[in-house]
Amino acid sequence: MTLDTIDKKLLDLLQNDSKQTNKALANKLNLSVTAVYERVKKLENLGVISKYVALLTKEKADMAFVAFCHIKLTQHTQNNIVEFENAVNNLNEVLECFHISGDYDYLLKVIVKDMEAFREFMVEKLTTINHIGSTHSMFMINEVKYTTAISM
Amino acid sequence: MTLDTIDKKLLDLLQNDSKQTNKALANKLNLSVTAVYERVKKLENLGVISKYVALLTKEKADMAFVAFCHIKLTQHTQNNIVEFENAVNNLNEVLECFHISGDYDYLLKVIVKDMEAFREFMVEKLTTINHIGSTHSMFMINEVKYTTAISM
DNA sequence: ACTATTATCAGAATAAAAATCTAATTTATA
DNA sequence: TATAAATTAGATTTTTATTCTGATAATAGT
Repeated sequence: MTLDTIDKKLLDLLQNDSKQTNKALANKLNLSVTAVYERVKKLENLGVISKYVALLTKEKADMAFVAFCHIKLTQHTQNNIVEFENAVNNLNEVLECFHISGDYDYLLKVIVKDMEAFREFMVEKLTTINHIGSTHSMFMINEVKYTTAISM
Repeated sequence: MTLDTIDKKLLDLLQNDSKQTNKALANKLNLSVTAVYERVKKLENLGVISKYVALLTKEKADMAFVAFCHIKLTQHTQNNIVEFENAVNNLNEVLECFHISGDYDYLLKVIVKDMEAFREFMVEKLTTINHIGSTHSMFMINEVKYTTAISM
């Protein structure tokens, strides 16, 4: 599996607007509609494209409070890790969770309505998860950049 | 502008799969195709839905090295902030950048091919930006959760 | 170098979905 | 309660996706 220049351009276009027609894509790539269609299908079947989604405007959805939570576990046993990660996966407020290097074990991105909702999330959801040693939260003051598009 | 329960369910569906047809959505929501169509158009026009995009599988795109960079500015003048934020916006490797509370000023999410590409990014791009005081990088060991779907 | 095999592509035809229109029904409002 | 506004359903039209056929280009093997 190797992506050529056209594939990369196509992925770039689709990562920024997946609703444009194959005809529009064909024009931008100097290809026929069928050629575009088949390349897209190929990229979908290979799993390079994982899904198509609608992105929302946080403020318009009244969910504009963003926090980043660093989390340290008490002990790094296999069991603790699995239990913690499962629990996090079930929290709708957590959009991203990464196991990372450094002083803390995990970094979470949390989105809620406001500070009160965040307090509730912390007290009633996050800190009720087992094996959490300590947490450290940072609040978003401003979103400077947000994109889902990976450029190759 | 106020979103009812049906709008929220619709947004939830579209945030997870924007390629499903209005007929499929209509079935899930117990509505007619036209009703779905008009609600979607309303949500687009209101700006609740900002865009439709394709999401990629990092590994399949050979861009699976993820780093989080904390950055402190030398001074927080209006000018420094604007210049820094503009520079960051032009870096393709930076997918997310947030001005945050806490010890550091900014948190960046960076995606590149591998550690060597990250070194190159740091030396040739990030640290050439003016007004940066100090940086602190953490590397992703494992992606536990990643979604773009905000649940209301 | 030549042939067989595979990839990719273009254009036409068909199927499916989106978009529009009309009218009915529901909901909110005076 | 009457009126206006918003939401909905079903039919129709338009656009797009998908399939099909065949041609062309790239690749591998002898």
